[in-house]
Formats: sequence, structure tokens, C-alpha cells
Amino acid sequence: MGKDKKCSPDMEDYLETILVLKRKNKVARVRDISQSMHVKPPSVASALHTLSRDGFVIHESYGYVDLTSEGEKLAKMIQKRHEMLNKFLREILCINPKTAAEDACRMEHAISQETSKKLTKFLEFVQTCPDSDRPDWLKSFDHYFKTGKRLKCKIQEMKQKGNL
Amino acid sequence: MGKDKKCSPDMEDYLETILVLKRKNKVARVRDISQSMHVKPPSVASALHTLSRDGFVIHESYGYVDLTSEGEKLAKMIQKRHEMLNKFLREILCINPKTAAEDACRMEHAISQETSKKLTKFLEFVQTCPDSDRPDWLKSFDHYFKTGKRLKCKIQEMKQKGNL
DNA sequence: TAGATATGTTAGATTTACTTAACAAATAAA
DNA sequence: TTTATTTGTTAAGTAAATCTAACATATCTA
Repeated sequence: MGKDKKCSPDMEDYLETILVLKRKNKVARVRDISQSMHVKPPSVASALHTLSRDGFVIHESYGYVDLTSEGEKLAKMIQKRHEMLNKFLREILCINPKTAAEDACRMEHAISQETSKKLTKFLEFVQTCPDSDRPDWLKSFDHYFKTGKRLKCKIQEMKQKGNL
Repeated sequence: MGKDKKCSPDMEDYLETILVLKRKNKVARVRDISQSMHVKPPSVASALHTLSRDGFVIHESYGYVDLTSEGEKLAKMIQKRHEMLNKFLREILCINPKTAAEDACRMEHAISQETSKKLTKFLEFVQTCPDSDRPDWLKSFDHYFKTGKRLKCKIQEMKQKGNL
């Protein structure tokens, strides 16, 4: 029972950023964190103090920033949620990419594990749909959203005709 | 162009609570707000000061709390989102009610207007589904979530058999 | 109507996250 | 290898949102 440590949404954002920077640049530095998060370097310093105190990052003065295993675990979870929500918003709901990115960024701190898992599976369910890129029922929703009107689906038609 | 005023998530929660209390009790009082939000009365006083200053509530010392039209507009929007998200989580994703309520409470401050509208329509689309309480594709997802396996849907079967 | 109880307010402190300004260390360039 | 530039830190202050303690007002009840 690895009593998963927690931190504030703000600190979660720092962890996620550090993870992303490490992936992109091999290392994470204060200045890069500062720039990607649009905060000033002292804010980063302060956050790193907190995160270090709470066992999420390792940071020696003037050195690179690294994640502890706890920190990495949390960061990866947040990052996965971020990706998943982004996909859900763009690919299922067809939200415009900019808005989807912004929403995902906030939603990632708002949802429970249970909801996260369900949405992940839902996305997987849609994406592994065999009959086409976008399943018929989603196309049907697209039409409903645009026109407010329901298309009768094939099955219903056939039920009416007595073929099923 | 009524340049919709905004406020922080915390203040949004106060507005929503005031709206709900007014509906339930006809009036909203500091003590009731305090109790439903699980904060102490001085926190409410402080919040009311801010909300009053920013034109969202009207509050005379020792009197009832009321919403301005701006405040009511915002409160109603938040409340609708809350309800919608709650329904979405419970009825589409089958999240357990307690978790759904908690998630909705946080998500209502995280989503854009665009996402809110899309989700609302999506819910409406599912709920006005004519063929059953829960459309076939959602039942199919339920099965996928439980077993990890896809059921072939009727249409596919027929396509294979050459009936469509 | 006077005292007791419930409700509301103010003052002051704490926490979190941010800022600017001043300084320190590290790196790059002359 | 000195100087200049970039990067990082510390100090001090601001703004939300919360709390406790002390006080004020309102309402209920004897």
C-alpha cells in the first residue's frame, strides 16, 4: 500500500512541467520551468523548495532539477491524464485544439482516479472501433450537434421494417 | 455585449451555494453558507466582501445575502454545469454518485463554455435516444469496460453476412 | 423587557503562490 | 583569465483564502 503522496494543483503543474522538460531536453532547469509555466524564476525556486521538502523533487543549489520516484510517479499520472483529456476533448467532442488544451490543463487536477480510468477506457473503446475511424453513433452525434435533429440509425430503420 | 464578469473558482462556489440556498430556503444567510461550504463564518464574511465589491452580491450588515443580476447569471451558469457534469459522470460513465459529485464540483470551474455546450448536447443526445434507456453503443462500452472485449454490433454482423 | 442563545463581524495570524529588487554563482566570450 | 552575460537565489512584499479569538447585534424565551 504505497500511500500515494499528494500535492496541490499548482505543485502538480510543476511536476508535470519538469517531466516534460526532462523528456525534451534530458534535464530540467529553473529557467526552462520558469519560461514554460510563465512564472518568474523566484516562483520556481519557491515551488522547488516545497516540492523538495515534500519529497517530490531533488534539487541542489544551481543544479539541475530532478524528480524523485514519488515525484515521477505523480508527474506521469498527471501527464497521462492531460493527454487523455486532450484527446477526449479533441477527438470525441471535437473541441477546438486551443480550447481543448486549456481545458485539459485545468481538468487534469479536477478528476478522480475513477473518472480518469473510465474516460481512458472510453477513449480506447472509441479508438479501437473496427468499422470506421469515427463510429456511427458519434457521427450521429455530430449531426445532432449541428442540426439539433436525430438521424434514425440503421438498426431502428430495420426494426421498423420488421427486419430485426 | 454584456462583458461577462468573472471571479475565482472559490468565489464561484460561494455564488453557487447562495443560489442553491435561496432556492431551498427562499433566503441565504451567512450561517447556512458557512455550513454548506464547510468553512467558518469569518471566511464567508470575507468572501461576501469581495463578491460585494465586485458586484456579484448585495449584503447589508446582519442581513440576508442576495445575488445581483450579474451574480445570479454567473451562479446559474455554474450550477447548470455542475448538474450537467454530475449527470454525465453518473449516467454516461457510471461513476459512483459520491465520486461523481466531488468531481463535478471541481470540474465545473475547469471547463470552457465550448466544452460545456458540447457535453450538454452530448448528454441530451444520449438521453433522447429513442430505442432504449441506454443506447446500444453505451451498453457495448459497459461490456468493454468490464471485460476488455468488444462485442460485435448488429450492424457489423450483418455487414459480414452481406445483409447490408 | 431582560437575559440567554444564536448569529454575524472585525481584528489579527497563517498558508500558498506569486511578484520585484538585489545579490551570487556559473558559463561564455574577449 | 578577466569581464560580461546568463542563470539562480534570497529577501521582502502583495493578494487570496482560510483560521481563531474577541466582540457586536439579533432573536428567542422566561
